[in-house]
Amino acid sequence: MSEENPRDAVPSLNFIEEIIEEDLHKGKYKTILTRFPPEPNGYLHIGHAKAICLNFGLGLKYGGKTNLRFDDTNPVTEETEYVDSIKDDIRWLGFTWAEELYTSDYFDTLYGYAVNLINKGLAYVDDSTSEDIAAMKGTPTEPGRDNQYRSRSVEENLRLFTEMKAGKFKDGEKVLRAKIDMAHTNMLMRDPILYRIKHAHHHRSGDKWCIYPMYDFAHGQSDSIENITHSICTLEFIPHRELYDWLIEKLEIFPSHQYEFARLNMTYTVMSKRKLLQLVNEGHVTGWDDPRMPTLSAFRRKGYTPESIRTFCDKIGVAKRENFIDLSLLEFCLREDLNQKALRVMAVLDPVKLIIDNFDAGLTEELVSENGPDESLGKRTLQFGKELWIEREDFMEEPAKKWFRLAPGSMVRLKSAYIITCESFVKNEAGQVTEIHCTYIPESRSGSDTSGIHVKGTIHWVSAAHAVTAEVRLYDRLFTVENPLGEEGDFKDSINPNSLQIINDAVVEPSLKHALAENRYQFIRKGYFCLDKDSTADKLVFNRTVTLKDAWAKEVKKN
RNA sequence: UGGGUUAUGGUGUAAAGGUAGCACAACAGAUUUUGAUUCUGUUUGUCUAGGUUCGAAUCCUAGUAACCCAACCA
Repeated sequence: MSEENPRDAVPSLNFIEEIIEEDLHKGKYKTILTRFPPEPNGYLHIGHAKAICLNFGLGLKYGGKTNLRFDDTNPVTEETEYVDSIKDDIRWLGFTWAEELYTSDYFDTLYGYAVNLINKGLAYVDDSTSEDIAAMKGTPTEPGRDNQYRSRSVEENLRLFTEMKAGKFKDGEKVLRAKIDMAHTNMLMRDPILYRIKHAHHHRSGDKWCIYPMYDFAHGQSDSIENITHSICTLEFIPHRELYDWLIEKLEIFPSHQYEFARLNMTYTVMSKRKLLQLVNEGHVTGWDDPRMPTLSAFRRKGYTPESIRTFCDKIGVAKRENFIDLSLLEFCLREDLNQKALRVMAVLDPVKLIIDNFDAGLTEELVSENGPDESLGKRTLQFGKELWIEREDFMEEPAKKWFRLAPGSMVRLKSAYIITCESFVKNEAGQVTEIHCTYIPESRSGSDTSGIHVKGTIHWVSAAHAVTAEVRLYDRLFTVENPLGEEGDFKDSINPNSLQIINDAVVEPSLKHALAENRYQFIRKGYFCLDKDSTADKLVFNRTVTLKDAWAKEVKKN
């Protein structure tokens, strides 16, 4: 190729990167500062990962920085437990914040801003009930109306606001509102509430305050205090931008700018913190880190790698259009990563006994197997004997079309061991297969096969004499439908009743006795697994991270 | 019946008036001591109707659809 295709030469930018590059190019900023601003009232989910990767990624890409700022202006829903989990999740994803900040640290400054606004005649204390405020606000199609409190004097407003701060009033008795325009087409500009009274203990400021700023009078101001250049949030905040800019202008403070992108939606799950909290509180899952949840702590426990989530966030892109991402894309990113990292081991989830009739009963043969396709993963020794456990589903009494596993008379290879021929099988009264008898071909030993025989199927196995019992937890999607919110009725009606299957007596190869929590394993032919935190020295517990792609399952489905 | 935002294959996302590309998914085949991985190939798209232009996903006009806004939540 002598000529370069300009399409390949220029990597495409998302719309926020375009804005930043233009700002930098024009010299509007020398460097950028972004922020990730979670409210500590729940655990972070995969949707937050998109925002984290965006904000931190931009900081990294353009040589700027990113702050972590807890948006803690509502003491009744916020807790330190959430602060800690959020920090853990961000670190796990692999990002480092420049500064750890709290909106609550700005309460004094914010109070001063409010006084400033009152002095300018741009804010007033309103005695109305919340019902009255709502009634006077109008609707999207009808303008709101001014009330009697709107015309209070600056002096009176100052006095009342001071008294609000001093705790002279009960919750809900008074609020401070901006004086903008009750007939504005943007509902948020109809004299938005700036401060409300809440006699509540705050997780950081304790009992110092009984008035707390609203989101609109905290977020943009915090951005400004920190000199955030690009304040990135999700689409539903678009109408807030007008107010964001108005307040910055009237307060005459550093002009941060807000840009909005579309939040992540994904099939077979829900992404709202409120709904996730509901699933936790109502016991549909065991907690925020239940591996069926879309939270980062759940993905981590389930065995997802941070790299796979970052790749995913990179692949889904950033735009302003509503999106609905296939879960399969996330799983693709995961498998791609795990395929390189996972140690291959053998585990039988649904064991049935296989007896090799022509193998010495007392003998244990040691075989060497690779730990994975990449040589750097090393090798290990396997024990092989007369009696083995194999997967029940790898034997078919009456083989289906294109079946190339075990069946009466058929040959398969035992992974890393020998080729065997199925001679007979035994059933109990219930009609269940209890024993499969085979003969092995001594010359077919893995690595030194001189038999010249080629078989189509290879199956995994565990020596019965050396097997270790383990609990294995198989997870499936939490909901049975792609969009639980799109269904009639409650989203919880679509919960998958089979989202968790616990296998108590799986048998795994003995090397797994020393399984490490930080390792990823591929149970050959069954999927990727990791050690669960419930695992103990006496009892191994594994989580299935994700299945392998299964072409045979598709084949079966077709017929 | 107000204001705002967005429309490109099944799902995402590029193309800044000049070849509609990439990824996932789906399908077909090759390889395979994991029915995995890997490799090859195929199907499917510019919301609609007009207009400008040699040429329109892109510009203009008029529609249509989806989403957001009436919390003392963020």
